[in-house]
Amino acid sequence: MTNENCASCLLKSKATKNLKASELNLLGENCVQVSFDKGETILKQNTLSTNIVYLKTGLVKLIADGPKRTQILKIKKAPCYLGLPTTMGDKINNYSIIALEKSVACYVEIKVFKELLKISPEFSYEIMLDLCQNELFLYKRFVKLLQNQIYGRLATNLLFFSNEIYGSDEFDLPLNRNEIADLICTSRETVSRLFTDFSKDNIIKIEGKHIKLLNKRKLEEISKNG
Amino acid sequence: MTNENCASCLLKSKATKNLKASELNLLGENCVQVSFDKGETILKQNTLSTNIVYLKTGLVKLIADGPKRTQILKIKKAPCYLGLPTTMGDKINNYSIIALEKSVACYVEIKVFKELLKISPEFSYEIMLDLCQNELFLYKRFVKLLQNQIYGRLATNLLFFSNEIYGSDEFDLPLNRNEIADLICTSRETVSRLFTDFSKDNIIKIEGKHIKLLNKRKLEEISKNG
DNA sequence: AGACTTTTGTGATATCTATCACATTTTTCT
DNA sequence: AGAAAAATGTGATAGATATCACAAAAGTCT
Repeated sequence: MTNENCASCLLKSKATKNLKASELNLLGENCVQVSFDKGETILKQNTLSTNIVYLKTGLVKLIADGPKRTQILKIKKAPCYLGLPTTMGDKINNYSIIALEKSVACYVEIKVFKELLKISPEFSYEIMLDLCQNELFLYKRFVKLLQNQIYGRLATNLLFFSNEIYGSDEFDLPLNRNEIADLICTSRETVSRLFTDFSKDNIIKIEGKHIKLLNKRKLEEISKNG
Repeated sequence: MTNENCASCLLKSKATKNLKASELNLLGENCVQVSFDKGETILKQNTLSTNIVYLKTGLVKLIADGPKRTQILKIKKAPCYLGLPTTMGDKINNYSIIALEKSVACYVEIKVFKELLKISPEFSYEIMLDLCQNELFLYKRFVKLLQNQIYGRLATNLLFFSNEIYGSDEFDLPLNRNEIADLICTSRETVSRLFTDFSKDNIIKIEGKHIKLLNKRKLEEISKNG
């Protein structure tokens, strides 16, 4: 296992900034950096969970097989930890993680990660904070998915891409229509219809994957009321 | 603030079993035990989050206002921690917690809880494990809610009550029809129709809130396939 | 460049569940 | 015990979205 220089890494996590030089060294000795192309699998569902993954750069989707079809659980943007719940909470990976664009990730052995949790309370605390904030985010996200109709569900996610992922009202969607359907729990035909309707109402402008939000205020209203 | 004797408490959490006598004493000095009747509010949404709650005995529901109606996020049975994500992850309580039967809870000041996290890695680790397992549970629960139709959604929850809460195929539902509708995201009329259909098919026998699962295998099949 | 595969858009129809209304039953309060 | 309120069950109808089919457009590979 190659030795990564975590101390000098400019993309390390907020949590690891709490670690001493010796702790960073321990981390580096048990850490491997890997590059991924779009579509490649970073972590696979139903395999043994032996590593914590830290996403240095890129964008990924967390997916799981549901009763009827694949479900996109969440989309995460670097920098962030991936697979923490499934590695610490179970022996088997409960979901897969797929790169949505070129990405770079570091794999850390679970034993080393647990050791760092024990010897650095500040590190442990930051990780716990992240878990707590993630849970609150999941509650909000799923309640909106469950209670809104499909216009509201699509609007919510378009706003998420704009505000949280790209920081812009104009961007290339990282998902095809079928994947968007997996994200908002509908069919790909319905996604097409919604994009057509939003375009006709001058709420968005879309050409293939390139999208521009024309009436963000209206999207916010649709997102809120469903 | 009265001094609770946490050291001698027979209902303390697995996590606190890692604490030394001095740490338990610190906990006890900043801990208040309160009893609740069914329907009473243990933690209220949109109030300041200043306490961690440990449920010693009883059963509770976590609820939040959604775009259309109240959503039951989760039902939790003692012994367990409540409100961890919302107290550590935000300054405001993101959801309410209501007793579904007579319950006893201990309120711990967040500052003391954080202190214990810092001084006891084993305690911290157990709390983190709990957060991770909870997140996995939420993923499974919400994916089934999102993808199954209403028969599957009701079946899943009846099995949850039977297997995880009551450990019996015969029990009193802790929720009325409207609350069950809040749990599985449907209308109270639909809940009535489903109970009627399941009764007609000899899958369950229900009289008011008293229910007996007659064909658990069938419920499992419906839960799986929706 | 062209063939092949994948993705997308739209029309038509079917299915599922919400909503509304109302009556009945059960529970709560005095 | 009786009145009032809340909860429940059922019927009828409306609305939302899935499904199926098919054609067209876009992307990939050789």
